[in-house]
Amino acid sequence: MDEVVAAAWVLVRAQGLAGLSMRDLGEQVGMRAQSLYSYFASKHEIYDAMFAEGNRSFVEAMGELPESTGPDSGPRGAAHTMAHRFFEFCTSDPVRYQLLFQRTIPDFVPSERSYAVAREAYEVALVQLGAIGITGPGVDLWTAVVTGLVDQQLSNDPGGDRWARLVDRAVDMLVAELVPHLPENTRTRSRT
Amino acid sequence: MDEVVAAAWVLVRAQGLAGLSMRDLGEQVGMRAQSLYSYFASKHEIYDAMFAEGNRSFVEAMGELPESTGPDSGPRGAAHTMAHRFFEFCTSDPVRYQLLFQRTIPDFVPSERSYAVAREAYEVALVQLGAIGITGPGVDLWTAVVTGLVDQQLSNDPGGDRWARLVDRAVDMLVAELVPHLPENTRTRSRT
DNA sequence: GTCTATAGAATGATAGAC
DNA sequence: GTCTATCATTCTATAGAC
Repeated sequence: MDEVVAAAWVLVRAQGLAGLSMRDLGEQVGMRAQSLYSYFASKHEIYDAMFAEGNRSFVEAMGELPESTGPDSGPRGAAHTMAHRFFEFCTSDPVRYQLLFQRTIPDFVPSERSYAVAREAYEVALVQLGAIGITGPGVDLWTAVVTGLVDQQLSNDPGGDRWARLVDRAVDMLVAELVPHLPENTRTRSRT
Repeated sequence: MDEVVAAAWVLVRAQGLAGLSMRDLGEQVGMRAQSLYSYFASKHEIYDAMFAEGNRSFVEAMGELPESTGPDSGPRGAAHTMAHRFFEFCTSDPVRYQLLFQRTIPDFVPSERSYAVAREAYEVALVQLGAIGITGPGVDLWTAVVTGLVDQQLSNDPGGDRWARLVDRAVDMLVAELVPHLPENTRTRSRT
């Protein structure tokens, strides 16, 4: 069960999300494709299990917001931490990113059970952004910028760091735009 | 020939980019699937023709940079014009956006001939951004933010305007960050 | 639970008549 | 250039023996 899902991740990372076939998956776990139907009623149920697992990993990766860490405490430091965690989570596993955040598998709709996990993941991000002082449309601007960086990195420089290097600059720009009443001392240090 | 490509766009908008089949395409133009091979040696050649055509449309859509238009002349006005043209170009035809800017068709690699058109399109954008004063890594930050807005709009609010409404704000933010020595009078008017 | 056998439906592409 | 015929492949999924 878990072994099948784990094997599915392996295959999907090698052959692409849409390239997953029951034959290959069976072979990967040492059985016939047909035997997999003892565990999953359909291929979509396997995607669904991966979708839920990916979202659980997301919650884990985003962790707790650091209350105060060194010279970069306060909203700005937390914003950098969030952005880097998200960027790393996405670029470290492009196929997972594709499954969680892009609509790319035809006719795949998450089950209610899995979708609840996705909502919980979104909720975690919302709360963390709220703690920084980012709310409302600011959240949408934040997600657009951060996922935009991820997308460009994955599409146009896979394995490189052409857009990774811009994350800090983008976050500073976002914080300046979105976080109200920023005390002076949180803007002293500038990352490069 | 052109009629086949036009029919392919129709099908692809209805069934998704990957859902294009030679049988359906033949039917759409009133022939058998096999007859299409008189015009195109393979299905990939059809995608390739679409890819080239899409990039030509891109160049056309981006047009000439307005030298000076009304109260919003100067770099900032030009930046808004560029961003809105791009956003409109992408969201008005999501499948075309997918074909041009995302890697989504397995094993499809543009021919050298088509890729040259894509390079030309990128060159047009580069020159326009350069005229605004955006160069180097600033270009990458620009593309990340603008495509990020497009992606979020298409994925999470198709047909709506939740991210479209943020384009002006994002552009102002980018201009402030990326365009050097901005004269005061170009920042007077703020769009909403 | 796993197997064999097989249904059933797509698909891209080729050969050759007309 | 368009057709018929057909190949060859791939895939998900079901039935039923063991």
